[in-house]
Amino acid sequence: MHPPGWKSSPPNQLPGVASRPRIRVLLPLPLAAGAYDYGIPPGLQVAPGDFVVVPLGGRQLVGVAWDGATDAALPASRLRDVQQVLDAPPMTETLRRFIAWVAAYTLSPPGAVLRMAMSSPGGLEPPAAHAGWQAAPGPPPARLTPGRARVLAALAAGQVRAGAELAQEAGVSPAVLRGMADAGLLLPALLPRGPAFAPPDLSLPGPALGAEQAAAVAALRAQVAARDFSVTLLTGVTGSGKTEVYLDAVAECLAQGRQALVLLPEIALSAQWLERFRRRFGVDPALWHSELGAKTRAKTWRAVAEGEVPVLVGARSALFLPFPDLGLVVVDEEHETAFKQEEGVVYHARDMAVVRARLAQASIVLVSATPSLETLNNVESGRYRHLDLPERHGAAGMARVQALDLRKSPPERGRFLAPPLVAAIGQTLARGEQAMLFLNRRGYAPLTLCRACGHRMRCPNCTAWLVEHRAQKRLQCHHCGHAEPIPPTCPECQAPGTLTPVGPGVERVVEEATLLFPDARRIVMASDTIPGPAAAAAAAAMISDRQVDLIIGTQIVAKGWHFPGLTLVGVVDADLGLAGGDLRAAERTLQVLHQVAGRAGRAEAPGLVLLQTFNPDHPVMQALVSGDLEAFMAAEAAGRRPGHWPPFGRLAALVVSSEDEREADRAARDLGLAAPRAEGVEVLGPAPAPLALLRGRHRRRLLLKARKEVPVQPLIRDWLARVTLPPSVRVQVDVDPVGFM
DNA sequence: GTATAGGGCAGG
DNA sequence: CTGCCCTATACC
Repeated sequence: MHPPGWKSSPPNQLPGVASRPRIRVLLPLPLAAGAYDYGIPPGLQVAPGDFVVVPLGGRQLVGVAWDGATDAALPASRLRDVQQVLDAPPMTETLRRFIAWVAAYTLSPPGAVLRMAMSSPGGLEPPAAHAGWQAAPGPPPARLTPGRARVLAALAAGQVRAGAELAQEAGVSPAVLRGMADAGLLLPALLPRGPAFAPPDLSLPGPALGAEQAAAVAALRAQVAARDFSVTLLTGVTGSGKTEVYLDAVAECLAQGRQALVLLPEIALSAQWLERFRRRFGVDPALWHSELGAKTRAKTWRAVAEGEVPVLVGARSALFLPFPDLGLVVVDEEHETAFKQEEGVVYHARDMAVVRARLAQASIVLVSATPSLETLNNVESGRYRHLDLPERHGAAGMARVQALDLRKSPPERGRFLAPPLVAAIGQTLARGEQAMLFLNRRGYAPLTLCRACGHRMRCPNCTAWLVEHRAQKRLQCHHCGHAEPIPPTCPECQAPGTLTPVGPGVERVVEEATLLFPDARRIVMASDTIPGPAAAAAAAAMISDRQVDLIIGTQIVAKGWHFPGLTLVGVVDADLGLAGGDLRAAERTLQVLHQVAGRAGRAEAPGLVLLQTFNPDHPVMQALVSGDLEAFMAAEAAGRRPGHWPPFGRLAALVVSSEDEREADRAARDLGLAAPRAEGVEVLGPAPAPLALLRGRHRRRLLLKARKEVPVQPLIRDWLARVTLPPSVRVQVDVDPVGFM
């Protein structure tokens, strides 16, 4: 309640008094406007990079004092004050510039990118110091009980030790310590914090390397020692020693006193990678992935910010950690699509890693046996260096790959393993060796249909068939999580018992293998049977220890596992990834199949890979059989170059979605009508997005295709600004889309 | 992201 | 007319 005639008078700007200094603060929220201005109260020092507490509406938030000029047009009456500067290492200018760069490139609000860099709220709290005990200064009293004497003897002058440990060593109960404190013999003190992560041992000898490996190591070490930005592609087949070579570059980075970051596509499943790291450096690296608990997360984030983490291995989100002086970034399996984040801020971690390295004046190494066409093109144009490792002497060569023509030797009716593959598995098992079956499809059957009326069981929320999961007796959607029990009658024609599974999923292959090889010990590796790192490590150990004869799995068996006893890999459906109009379908299929093939025959025994296919003449199969991947990639490049498809041009996808189908259509059409018209720019669509219905939202897609030299971000920004869409319509922008989402 | 204001609709 | 819920909007 205000008296009549009350007029707002801004407290911060009394007449004749200079207005309070201001600073921009970026908040970890998707605010389109970017940073907000705040006043700096007298006596508070705030500089860009500081983590600050500010009011926003009715709550308090932690943000980062940002760079750039404040908005002079914002009246002082709307300005509120920075409340506090947190006791945490300020965000470096490099990271601030990186966040701004990623936001601009992906057309995301900068605050949304900042949120990824502040993904551990606990990291901003100073780590809790643990209480310990210290001997009181001065000479100890002449008369002491033996227990008390042992306690004092265990404490060097000025030394602080934890109570539990001290009591145990002195052989007294913790109560004795309490009593000594009361008697003034012990003083409470804070324990010194040791380094959060043990420093890697750089004195351990590197692995024995062949001449080429040694040359690659020398080249990489020189790059890292130059302390400047450089990009190197490191290639080589499975077993050529890529990991050993880049770990040596990590050693050089650490010797330089800078930090190293290794990005892996699926860190949670890389138990064997960690084992190799341990062998090289004698310690575990710091880890960063989505399954970390809040406590470890906070501890790791803080330690990174304080420069106490020399090496960190992580998934793509590790790219936004606050390394004070990053000297080397390694992106292992750089071709992997898992590096692409498809939700929220849509970014490709491999590409952004190059940017971060550039801003940090660091070296970056992209590693792959089957590099992406993007990266190969950058090598070709001279932007990236290239080191190729030949096969090592003594290592078994790449497995022999054969296409198995399913038209000539089809499986029995209702079966999915062709007779030649069944025979090969039998022979392999008879020799006491291990075999692997790969099918990149979870569940029992990808489609359930009614034999009476032809009705197909589909997801109510997505354009997708429901996948039968026999163990749970349910039909599941792999896109939205919808699940329902398998109905006893057809929901369409009510006929009882007519619903039939069609096609194989990994569970169905297991069923068939069980029938064919009842005595073989089997393990199933799929995301539903291997829920986390511990399960993955256990499975890998069982396979290595030969407790398993037959490995049946999805995508995750393709990861860089090393199973010495594995000599046969059967690819149940090599054509699987080729369907659909995806630009990169062939390239991706080649990469996945090559990687699976790399699991076979790494020890003394030669390996065999059988690809079940209806298209043995397809260039992907031909490339795998001949082993000439370079020719395939050259042909792929030749196919994309004339049409200016990536990497010879730019692509951006705009996905319009709404719960209302007509609204989605209207919005997509309106966007299409407002499409930019410029030299070297073309807009394709709107068309139904590949998943036209996803989680209950109808989706339409427009593709902007531009010549390489056209900056697409301003075009898209202006484009979106020209169109007003109802708030229930969402537009997701994906610059450089890779998948078909 | 979350708090809040305002509009629309069901219930009294 | 009131209460409640939902959505659009501001947040510096």
